Amino acid sequence: MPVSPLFRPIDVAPAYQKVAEAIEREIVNGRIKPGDPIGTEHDLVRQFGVNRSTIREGIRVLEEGGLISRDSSRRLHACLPRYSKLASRLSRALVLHEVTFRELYEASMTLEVASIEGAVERATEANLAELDDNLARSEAVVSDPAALAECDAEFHVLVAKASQNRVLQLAREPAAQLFYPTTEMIVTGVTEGGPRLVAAHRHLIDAIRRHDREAGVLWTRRHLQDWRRGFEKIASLDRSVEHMYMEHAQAARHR
Amino acid sequence: MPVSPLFRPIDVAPAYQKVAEAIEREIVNGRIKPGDPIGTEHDLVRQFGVNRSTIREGIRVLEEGGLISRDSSRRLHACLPRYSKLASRLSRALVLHEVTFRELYEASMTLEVASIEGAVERATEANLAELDDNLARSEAVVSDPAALAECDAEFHVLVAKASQNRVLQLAREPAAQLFYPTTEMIVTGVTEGGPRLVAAHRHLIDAIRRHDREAGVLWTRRHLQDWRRGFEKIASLDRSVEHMYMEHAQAARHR
DNA sequence: TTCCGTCCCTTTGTCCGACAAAGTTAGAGC
DNA sequence: GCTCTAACTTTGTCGGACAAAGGGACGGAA
Repeated sequence: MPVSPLFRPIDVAPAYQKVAEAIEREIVNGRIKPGDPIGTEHDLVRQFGVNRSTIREGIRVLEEGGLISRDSSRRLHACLPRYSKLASRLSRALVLHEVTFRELYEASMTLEVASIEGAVERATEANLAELDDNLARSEAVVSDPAALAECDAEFHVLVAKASQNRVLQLAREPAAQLFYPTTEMIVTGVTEGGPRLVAAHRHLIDAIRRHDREAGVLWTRRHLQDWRRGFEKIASLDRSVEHMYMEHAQAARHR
Repeated sequence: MPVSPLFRPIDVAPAYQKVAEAIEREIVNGRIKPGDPIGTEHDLVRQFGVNRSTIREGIRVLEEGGLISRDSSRRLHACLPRYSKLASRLSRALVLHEVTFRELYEASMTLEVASIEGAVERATEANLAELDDNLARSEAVVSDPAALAECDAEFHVLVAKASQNRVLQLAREPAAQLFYPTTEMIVTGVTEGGPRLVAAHRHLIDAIRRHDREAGVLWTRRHLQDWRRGFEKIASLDRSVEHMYMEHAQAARHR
């Protein structure tokens, strides 16, 4: 009969997973720093003592996870996972889970308000300069819905960046990516949409510059409510996010 | 001399990426539904006309992305990306970006408050039953820091679930996963930590049941402030999230 | 000496074929 | 009808192979 636990459960996993985990460990705990080369596939074959096919499968896993990538000459090196790529994965998941625009709207209201509060408190001159630049470009394309929608998406990324809170930055991104395609549709359909959008941005920049939290929150709410009113003219908030949005997300990811 | 654009840029990508993209497209636009079988590797070899090694590399990409997985008999089928797995990726990214606990705290304050507001408004009887069950289990392990920390993490997942907002659920997860390991440390170090934590949970459930938004927000804030006070006894809020937390995240992912 | 082009080597992406282990299916035997 | 076994399938891994593209070294021209 079994006495004391003499054996521990053995870790049974395919070799390619172990390869991926081993490299991931080294990156995550900092022994391999972002930018460091990983070595060639042949190097890894020698180090791990497995076949090159096995190594390559492990590499694919890490590549998709954003932990390693290949530079211009296709050499492997560790890298910092890009927020936008990770957010794309999340957006994709939200679409597959068929979340509704109502959920999107409610979550964004929270996240964008938190972003502006952080920005009002901590935006730097560099942040403001970026926002000013974005505003100028927005004004130039106010009658081009597609370009304006892109500017709008960028604007809110910049606000989140100005909050100096990267957790917030990352948390708001997936929902924002799903908003983006609708903005274009709304601005196209609502005559006053473009100018109102740009005006809201102007007020937001102003609030950030004056460290006026009240105004920042107020205009963020208005801005989102504008989106909502515009959206409800073309569809119900309870409609699930359509699959077509994925095409936008995919196009963006490959850009 | 070139006249009108006669040719479009050709899509040059490795075959394994194209395989992955082709399957991803079918899943995302709904032609393959979650749960549907993908077919054997040999099937895919025939359909795509490439080598099995190439197919396998493509499969690894999709597997890591959470779009497909293998069932008990290792057969491939499409599936809904799991939030917790995606959140692990994000947590890992946050660690690598060396975010501080201050960022984590600030973002969580926003996200957890939003969760409780949603829960107060929309929690179902089933949600409350789950929360009650969690509370009972928490009370049973109040003096076991590791078990209590696990219960705490689950509690907040349940609150987010009760908000019926999946975007919020997903957005709060990465930060929450990084909180989790600290809870154990804090409860271990602070004598009153365990009982206070359980008491807060009790008040939160109560607030949800009575649809008392004020109380819900209040106790969520207190609960987080308790965490903060406890944390500041052992480290500075401005310390970056340590690499050691990844071990927790990884262990959780493989469970 | 510096710049440039060529040749060679390395690396990646892909292919082919093979085999053991584990799971599945079909059929024999009761 | 049920069980047990023997094929058959499928996955994970291996070894080797080759074309294309990039990098580096080498030598020649300005």
